[in-house]
Amino acid sequence: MKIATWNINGVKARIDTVLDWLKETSPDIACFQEIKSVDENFPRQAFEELGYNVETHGQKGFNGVALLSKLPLEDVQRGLPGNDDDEQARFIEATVSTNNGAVRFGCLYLPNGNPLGTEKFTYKLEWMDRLIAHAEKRLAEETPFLLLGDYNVIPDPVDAKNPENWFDDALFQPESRQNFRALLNLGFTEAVRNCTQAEEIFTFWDYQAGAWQKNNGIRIDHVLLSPQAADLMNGCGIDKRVRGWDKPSDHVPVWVDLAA
DNA sequence: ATGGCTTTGGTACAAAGA
Repeated sequence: MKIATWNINGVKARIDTVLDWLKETSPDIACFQEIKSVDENFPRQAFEELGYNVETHGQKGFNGVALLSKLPLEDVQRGLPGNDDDEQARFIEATVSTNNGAVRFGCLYLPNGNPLGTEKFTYKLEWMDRLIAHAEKRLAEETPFLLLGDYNVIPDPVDAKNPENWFDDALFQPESRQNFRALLNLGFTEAVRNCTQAEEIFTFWDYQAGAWQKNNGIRIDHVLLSPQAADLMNGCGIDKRVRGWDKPSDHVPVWVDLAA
């Protein structure tokens, strides 16, 4: 079973690109971030025609996450628990029942946090605290569980072409990286670093200043697996070529293959 | 470079993104 995550940067602008990618790669599950659409306007029919069940958690203008799955999506939960005042649509979670048992997965769009010194950075760290608390509960269930999405965190210097350019950025702050490590240290396996030792593995290239042409990228989209999910992992990959397509998102898909 | 592009909302630019 192939399960992928992709920040598509607007479903309305990206629909043709996303459909091309689905037809070409045929993931069993796809987690999308930044759909930038309310639920009513999400083009669910186009995805249903490709055989996907669709669940969304959107809002007007920005943010928003969506789940596509060839298997039925069960026990869908919208929103990250822990703060009833948080109105930003950044988390959706569901379960699929496979021949090899149930797999639960969360699709997340972690706050960017820029600029530093504002409530946006505080919100990022608070959101990460809530993600850690939620993940701790899920891990206690000791079942296959994945957290996939745009984490907006550059974990280590090797995850940026030019790490020095990110010293004053929320994505590479010590607090952001520390919270990401705290999440990992609960017991998750981070897919890509466990599938390859290669350097210059990125998932985002800015639209500006020829970042793609210079391979001036960062690795901020991640797949985390519970021990029970990691035991099922057969492989992983990054669909880098998609960044070179017409009308690309600034992010590319990241996927894992599970024996489920 | 103060985001150098891109998307959205709404129909002129402002906000947001990373």
